Parts: sequence; C-alpha cells; structure tokens
Amino acid sequence: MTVGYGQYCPVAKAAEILGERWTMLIVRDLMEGAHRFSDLHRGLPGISRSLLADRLRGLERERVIERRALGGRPEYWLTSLGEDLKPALLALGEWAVRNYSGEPRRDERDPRVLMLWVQRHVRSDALPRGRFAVRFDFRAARPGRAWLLVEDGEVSVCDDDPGLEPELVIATDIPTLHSVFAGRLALAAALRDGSIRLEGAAGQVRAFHRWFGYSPFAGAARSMIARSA
Amino acid sequence: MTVGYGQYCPVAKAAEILGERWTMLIVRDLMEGAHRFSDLHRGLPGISRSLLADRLRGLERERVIERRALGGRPEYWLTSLGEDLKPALLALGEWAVRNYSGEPRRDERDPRVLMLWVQRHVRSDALPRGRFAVRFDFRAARPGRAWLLVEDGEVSVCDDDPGLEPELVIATDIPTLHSVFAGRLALAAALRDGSIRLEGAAGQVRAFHRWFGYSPFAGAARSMIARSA
DNA sequence: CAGTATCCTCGAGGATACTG
DNA sequence: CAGTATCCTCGAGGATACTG
Repeated sequence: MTVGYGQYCPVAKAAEILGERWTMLIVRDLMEGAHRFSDLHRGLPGISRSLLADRLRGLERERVIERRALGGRPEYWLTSLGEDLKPALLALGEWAVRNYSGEPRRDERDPRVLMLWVQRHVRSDALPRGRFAVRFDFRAARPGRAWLLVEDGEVSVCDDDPGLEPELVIATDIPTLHSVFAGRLALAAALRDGSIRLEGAAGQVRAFHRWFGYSPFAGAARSMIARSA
Repeated sequence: MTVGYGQYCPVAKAAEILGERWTMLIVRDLMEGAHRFSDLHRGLPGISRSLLADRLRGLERERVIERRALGGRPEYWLTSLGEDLKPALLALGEWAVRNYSGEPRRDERDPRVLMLWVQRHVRSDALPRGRFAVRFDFRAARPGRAWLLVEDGEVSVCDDDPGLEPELVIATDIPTLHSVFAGRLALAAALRDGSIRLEGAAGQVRAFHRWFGYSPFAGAARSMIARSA
C-alpha cells in the first residue's frame, strides 16, 4: 500500500493495493460477510490488532472499503469498487484450487478457523426453527469439540459447552471436514466410509444436508475432480 | 512465499505465492515475453539482483515457472501452471483499469520502462523490412530521447544515439505516450491535437500505425472510456 | 551475462498496556 | 467492543564486491 512500484501499469497498481501481507484475506473475509473489527480479527489468526487496523485504513484510503460508524459499532463494508474485485479474487482462488489441491498442512488444521468458515456459510434459510445446539467432535484435535448454537436462524460458534444438550452430533476429523467444506470430498462419500458420522433425530440429520454450506471454491474443486476422474 | 497464513484456503494459497513484493510483476513480465535474467531485471527498476534471484527461486519451487539452461544462457519460462494464472492476472489488472485510471504519477514517468514496454509490444510482423532507427523525442524528460533499432524484424531499445539517421521521429511527452500505449488516448486523437507528432516519410508514418502495439489492458481501458462517454 | 556471498541497515510489525 | 500508543526486535532486502 505505502510503497509503490513506480510503474504505471494496472498489474502494478493491483499489486500495490492487494500485495501487502493479509490484505487479500481481509477482502476475502469482507466478501464472506465479516464486517466488525473483531469478526475480521478472529478470522485472521496471527494478525495483530494494530496491523489489522492499519490494513483497514489502507483499504479505506484506496476506496476498496468504507468504514461505517452510524451511531452503533463501526463496521467495514466493501465499496462498489471493492465488490468489483470479486471476479479477480475468485479467479485467483480457482487457480489455486486447480493447481495446489491437497490435504491441509499441519499448521492449517485449526478447528477454530474451520468452524468460523462453516458458520459463515450456513444457509440460514434452511435451518430448523427454534433454539438448539450442534456439536462437532474432532478426533485428534485440540480443542476436540466445538458447538454451533442456533437461535431462530442466527448461528454462533462456541468453543465451550453451551450447556445445552446437542440435537445433532457430527463426529469427524479436521482434514475430513475441511475436504467436505472445500468440495474435495462429497458429504455422501464421507458418510458412507464413516469419516463423518451424524448422530441425532432423523429430522435434524436431514436438515443438516440442507443447511451445511460450502466454500465459494467448492464448485471449482468438484469440477477439477470430475475432470481428472 | 516463505511465510504462510496457516489457512487452508485457496485465496490464502494464492496470496502466499503471489503476495510478496515484486512477484506479480515478475509473472507479468514473463507473460509479456521476458525470459532472461537481465530482461527481467531491466523491467523492474528498484529490485536488486539478489532479490530477483530469490523470487525466481520461489516461483520455481511453487512450480509457477521453470528455469531452462540448455547449454546456452538460462531462461525462465512459465509452466502450464503459471500460464493458467493469466486469466486471474488479467482480471486483477482490468479491475485496476476500471477503478484507478488516471495520469501516471511523477515517479511513474520513467522513459526507460515505457520504452521497454513499447518494445515488447511491437508487432514484429508489421515492421518494414531492413535496418532502420526510430527516435522518440520526449519533452521535459531525462533522458529526453530514446531510439528503437529495427533490424529484420528484431527490435532493440537504445538510450544513446545509435549513429543511424532515424527514418521516423516521434515527438511527444511521457504521459501522452503512456496514455496512448494504455489505450486511454486514441493515437488519432493525439495526432490531431498535436500531443504526438510523427516526422518521416509517408511510408514509415503509415507503417508506425501498424507496428505500434498496445498494452494488454488497452481494450479494457477503451471500453471503460466508451462506457463513461 | 547470470548470478552468489557477505555485511549491514532500517522499518514492518509483534508485545504490552492503555483508552473511550 | 474497537481500537491506539509505545517500545522493541528481527529479518527482509539493499550495497558492495565477487565468481564462473
């Protein structure tokens, strides 16, 4: 952001704005519906609060995002200029899907980030009404459990027992859930081979298939696999 | 390259590979036909030789490029994985064209880089046969002159007088030539208002219109302008 | 030409503690 | 919650000189 390339070239301009560490991931999270400072911070483990604030200022200066602080808490939103970046960011991600698909690395198996993504992509309109909990049991992961708390179409993640008997338990492991979310492994296949087990009333199990949402790149991953098969 | 984000996400992977300073510009230059170390170095004023070497190693490790040293001088070429990046890089550049079109900044008016781009995009097949020189006279620029030396369809740039009477002289200034190259200003319009003057035999002047090549983003710039008019 | 080796600087960004 | 202020570290990368 601060340091240009001294080149009057569109690629240089794009690199100037998006090339700094974390910036592309911040834009990605904004596209996925994160708007509050803490939301963004939670989705980017490793970034410091001051650096996040700095990057947000930079994006605001370049008119990619705007800060809204209408009375309540401040929020960050993509401007139309920022929304216009979507095709390019999708193209970049799809390139990565096509060319670097593989298992998540050791350091990429953070259940917290995965749960955040799962939460962000839940199809709220397909959620059963009322208040209930869904528990994820991860083999060989610390923390080994996480909860989704559903309350009238609103979903939140808990790392600790919310004290509510779960109506649905999903027993799996991090790489498997990652693969399903990313579209690299069909949910049906994972259920068949037992790498995911669903425990709960038939209605909740059926509903899960509808409200569980996938990565924006799942389509690209699926057609990759279909092509190579 | 070296530092990941610890996120199993396609955008994070793309940012990991392309997010480091200079990397996207190196890929751009490879796409535009630069393959030798010195060619790349010349197109990236400000990068040190050791850093360029380091970035090239990184891109090779990620299988975006490959180093070929078959007997002669080493060359760097995009792999098919690297070629596959073209749509994403074009999308990024077109986003920048749509949203940040403006005059080149003071530090972006380097005649050397501009001449390099002009050279790289010359349509060799439309060049007159034989050996001749084309001189560019830039108002208010140091160096104020540059030459294209054409020799049987091969073009090179000289910063100093090649000692050959030019058959064509192009009198203009850096921002104007930039704008024409970028597609933001029609050559015809620049000739009409005198911001570019062509001096030479009628045949050479006519040929210039055919062999002068434009930025890969010129099309996007033109349709931007057409839309806003 | 196409780099590598060595030394050194400086600024990006982490840690910590603080504020409205 | 949503940041800011201050201090400090360390590693990316520049400068320089060298090599096949």
